[in-house]
Amino acid sequence: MTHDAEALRLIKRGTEEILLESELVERLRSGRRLRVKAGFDPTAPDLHLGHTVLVNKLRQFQDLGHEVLFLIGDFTGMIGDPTGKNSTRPPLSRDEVIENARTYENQIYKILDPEKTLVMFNSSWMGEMRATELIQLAATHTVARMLERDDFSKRYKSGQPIAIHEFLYPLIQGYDSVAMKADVELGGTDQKFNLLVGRELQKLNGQAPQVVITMPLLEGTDGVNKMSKSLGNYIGIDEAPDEMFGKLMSISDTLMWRYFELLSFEHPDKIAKMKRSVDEGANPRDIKFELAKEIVSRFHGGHKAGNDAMRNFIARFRQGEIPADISEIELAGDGKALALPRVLKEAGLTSSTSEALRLIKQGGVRIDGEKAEDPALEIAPGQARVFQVGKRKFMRVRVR
RNA sequence: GGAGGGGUUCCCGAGCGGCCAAAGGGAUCAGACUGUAAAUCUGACGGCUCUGCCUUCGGUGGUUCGAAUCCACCCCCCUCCA
Repeated sequence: MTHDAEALRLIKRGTEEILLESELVERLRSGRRLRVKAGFDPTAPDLHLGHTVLVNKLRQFQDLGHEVLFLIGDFTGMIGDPTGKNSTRPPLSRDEVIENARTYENQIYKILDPEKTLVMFNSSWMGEMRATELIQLAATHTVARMLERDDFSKRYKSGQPIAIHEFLYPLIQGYDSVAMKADVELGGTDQKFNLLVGRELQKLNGQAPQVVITMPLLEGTDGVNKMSKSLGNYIGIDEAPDEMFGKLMSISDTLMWRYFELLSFEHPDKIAKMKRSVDEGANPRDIKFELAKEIVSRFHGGHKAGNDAMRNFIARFRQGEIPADISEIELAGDGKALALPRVLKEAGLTSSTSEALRLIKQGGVRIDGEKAEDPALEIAPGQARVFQVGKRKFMRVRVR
């Protein structure tokens, strides 16, 4: 197998679609250092496993000697990506954007090679654009074309509002590719339309159109919606090892294979083998342990981290132990006792005292491992005690 | 600018003067069962100093003993016409 053919095989793994593959082959063959673009929203600096599907692919390009252009859409962030939801986001200040960008860098360099990464902001060219230029840009596409985009047409048909400025989003994202002279752009499958606009605009500007590579969207821990912070079904790459391990263990058996496919670096043959062993009666939980270990190890410095997390997990859930590293909080009682529901609320274990009350009634609250049945229980000042709500929420609380 | 339809608790969606903190479903949370899986069953699901009280049904004001429900004005969304 030639070097290029090998490279292509590597790049293709796990992708949803490559447009056009023949163009990609051609560019790889040119021997040039390719400019590989990927855009990110400046509002959500907490990267999660869903993002890493894409970032891992970027890393592969770097390993093949290419350059990653990490675009922070600070200008488009002011518009708010209309993809999916229609909620309008508040504009970010300059400082916030810079702060978020820094957070991004801290996180992506867990995966990307900083030497081969260029961080860019689209405000640096969009901020300069004159109204006439913007209107010319808008003139390149028709409303009918815009309505081809799935989420626009859905919203249009179902009576959801679409503001005019939302149509500008794909155009600006496409124009970014022109400004950045991208050879390749990566995005989730939901970005396909926007990515293709980039191709068209590049052609209109006399550039060779970028190769578009779409990556599948990773489902969140609920197994239904795509992973996102706002849906609360995400696993952040900065999360503590035990937390990360636990969240991975809580995904369904079906979803586990999807995670293997999109997140694991294991050889596909090995994954197929694990699948077979489950079919033959192995406990899927044990296979899930392997997944959880691999991911935790990747983000927390090696195998030891993965193994430790697994040991803690078993101790906590199979043997019902209280975890070792619980955060501690002090509540000001001014020397007086506090009612239990109040303590739970103040400690952040429940969102309201009403909820706390309910949970106590339902037997979901434990103090130092003992079920708390009395809602009127007063917590006296003094020693710290461990409060537990449900299976996973713990807090060590001391009333002063 | 005109005509019509619509805005209900996280989401969908009933309610159309008191029995409404508001049916039903979804999501979520807790409990049982388990492998922190799925499925199933049970319960909860606005807040509080919790057998009671307070705030909510796009907004404001009004009618009424009493309004999510009636009236007026306003805001927003959709459809058709211009």
